[in-house]
Amino acid sequence: MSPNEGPKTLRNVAERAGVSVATVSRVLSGSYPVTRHTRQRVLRAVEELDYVANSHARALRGQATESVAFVVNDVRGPSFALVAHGAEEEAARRGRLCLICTTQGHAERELAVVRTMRAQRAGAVILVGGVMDDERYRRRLAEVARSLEASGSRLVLCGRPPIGDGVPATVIEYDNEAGAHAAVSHLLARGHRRIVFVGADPLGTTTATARLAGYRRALHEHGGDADERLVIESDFERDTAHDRIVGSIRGGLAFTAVFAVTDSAAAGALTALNDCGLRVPEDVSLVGYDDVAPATDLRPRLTTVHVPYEELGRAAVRLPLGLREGTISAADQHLVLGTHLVVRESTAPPPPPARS
Amino acid sequence: MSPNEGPKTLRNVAERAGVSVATVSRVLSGSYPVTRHTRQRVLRAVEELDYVANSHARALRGQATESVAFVVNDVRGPSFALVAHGAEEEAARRGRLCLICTTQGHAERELAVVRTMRAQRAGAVILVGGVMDDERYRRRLAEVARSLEASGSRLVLCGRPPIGDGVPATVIEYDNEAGAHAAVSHLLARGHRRIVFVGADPLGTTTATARLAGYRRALHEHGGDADERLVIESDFERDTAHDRIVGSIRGGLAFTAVFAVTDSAAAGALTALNDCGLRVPEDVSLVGYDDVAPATDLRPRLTTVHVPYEELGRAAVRLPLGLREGTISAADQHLVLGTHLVVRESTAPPPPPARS
DNA sequence: CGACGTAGAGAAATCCTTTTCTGCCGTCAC
DNA sequence: GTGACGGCAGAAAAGGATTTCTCTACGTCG
Repeated sequence: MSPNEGPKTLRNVAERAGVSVATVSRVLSGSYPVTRHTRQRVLRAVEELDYVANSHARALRGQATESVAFVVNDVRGPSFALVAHGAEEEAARRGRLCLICTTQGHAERELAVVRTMRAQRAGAVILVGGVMDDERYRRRLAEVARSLEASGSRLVLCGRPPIGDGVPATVIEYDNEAGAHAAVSHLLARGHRRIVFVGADPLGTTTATARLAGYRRALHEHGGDADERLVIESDFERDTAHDRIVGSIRGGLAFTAVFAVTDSAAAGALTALNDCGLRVPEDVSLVGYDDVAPATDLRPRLTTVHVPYEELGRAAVRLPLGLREGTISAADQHLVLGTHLVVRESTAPPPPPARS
Repeated sequence: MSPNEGPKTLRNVAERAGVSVATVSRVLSGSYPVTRHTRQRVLRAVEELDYVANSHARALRGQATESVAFVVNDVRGPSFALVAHGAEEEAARRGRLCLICTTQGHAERELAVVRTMRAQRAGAVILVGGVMDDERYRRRLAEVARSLEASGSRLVLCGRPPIGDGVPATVIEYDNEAGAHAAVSHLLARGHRRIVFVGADPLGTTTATARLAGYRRALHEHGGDADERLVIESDFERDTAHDRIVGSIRGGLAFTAVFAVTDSAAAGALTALNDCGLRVPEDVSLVGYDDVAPATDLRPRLTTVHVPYEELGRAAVRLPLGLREGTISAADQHLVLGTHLVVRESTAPPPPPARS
């Protein structure tokens, strides 16, 4: 009805209630003594004008709760979605807003995004996921961490190793290497000897490197070293893994088990095996990594390494905010969460050696 | 090295460069004439102090680009993730920040979140997903729409029907009913007659209602009406659908095809059918809805209705911002995107009638 | 040589809220 | 009856950036 032009301000409310802006502010903050009569008049004016305080002005004055910025490669990835959920949940619990940005894996864009977040005076800037383990990039990141710290913000690395001593950053990791070790040990215990690792990354993404290291350690502890022909390069995507596995089988590679670097890659591997007439787990056992959506949709359901992604997200908010509030010490800003193997139906003992 | 306490301000830069704050601002905005010499001095000071403008102060002055708020039930849902990705992409393309909030389906929390977004002066507030089709809720939402409009913001309903004429809101829908109609028509054309619909919602979620309506219309156009025993109540989740299907089969329900309200429900239905010794598609055909991650992970791969979720997200940002910029008219603030059936391997003609 | 015009830079107002700092008035005690 | 004190509310400053207004100085033209 009324031609309400633009948002209302404290002044509008004050005029309507016939008091000063200071009084309105005091009524709304609630922490100052105000006469019952005045309070009611103000509250009615607020109601009638449908007033909502401008959070930018409030932030400027230093009173608003800072937001939390969440920088992710791609929201569509199931593991990213889990981390985002955990982070958002924890942020909401504390009354913080959650900003989200995607980088599509571009380091340049990541730096640009962090700059924007610094302008926003976000309480924490959370970088999620593994990256190229590149020396130059690490140096730039260390610089970013210091910039953020100087701006009163905090850099959080989530699911990614620390960048160095003396760099002010909170780090939430999970034990990638141990998870891979457990997965491969499981296959070894069941009697497998020729175990393919699909997902070796020549570019050296931290996640892929750590999982491959776990694979190698398990084999090494078991007495043999890896046959390098069994280590197959691939990214984390299903189609790539599919094509690489098909190619390897066509090339005559012999194996009885596949350990895939991610569940997505495992999904691709499963299709590839089936395409080549191999059954899982009767002919070939299959293990994935992440324990995300595909794992229970596949048939057979996938044996995989569970990663506590939601807890990762929660910790990525809890730790830096706790540091600001003084409830969590600087020494506790590095957290390593455990992983564990979930055994489902995609693993079995190897078939007896064919005799033809 | 230097004990840089707190973030830098324009004044710090101005002092270091030996000019006024106005000059610094002008150099940074770039739209005013400044001497080459002065500009260089200012830029060097900015560089040295690692200055980043406070976006709250900028927003207060009315100069900052508004952010886009994205309110979603649960980021983990694959369709929500797709919409979020589309929206974030479009927002980033326009240099807007993306705020994200989850409501866990609570109407109360949704309203609280919208209030926060109003305080943030977000350019658009995007509500994603279907809701209970409740008259009281719709009235409150209409009120919210008007409040937002008065605050200079815009309510966007994404994947949800309009709430009424005269309510200032942008609506991005997709044709739920037509998609369901296409899916069921496909089954009918293949010769199926007894087609189960799993996912009828007694609470009347808009999405479920529309999909059920498409199911009914297809049957009706084909000459027969639905056998109400074939319409099975369930929510959108896989486990619920699984249990309901198992229960129905145990109860002696006879059918040759299942149309599930979502791909997740279809995943549950597939497991249920397999558990009962029924093969897909030889014994029973199966169709899902959404065309999200599970659809291609399942075996057989799922025939399903494709929904352009990413485009939905992009439009949810494009339309309201276009309205503000004057490039998209108020008449074009209601968009209905098409859906189409994707035929994969989960559908086949029904088996010949058993004669035992 | 003087006057006018213009470019470049500083001073100050503005955006909206919070928070001191003041000031008023009423009450209580001496 | 007067002085002191306390409670409540208004005035004003602060917070950081933008923008209008204003002023100075220089260059050019008559």
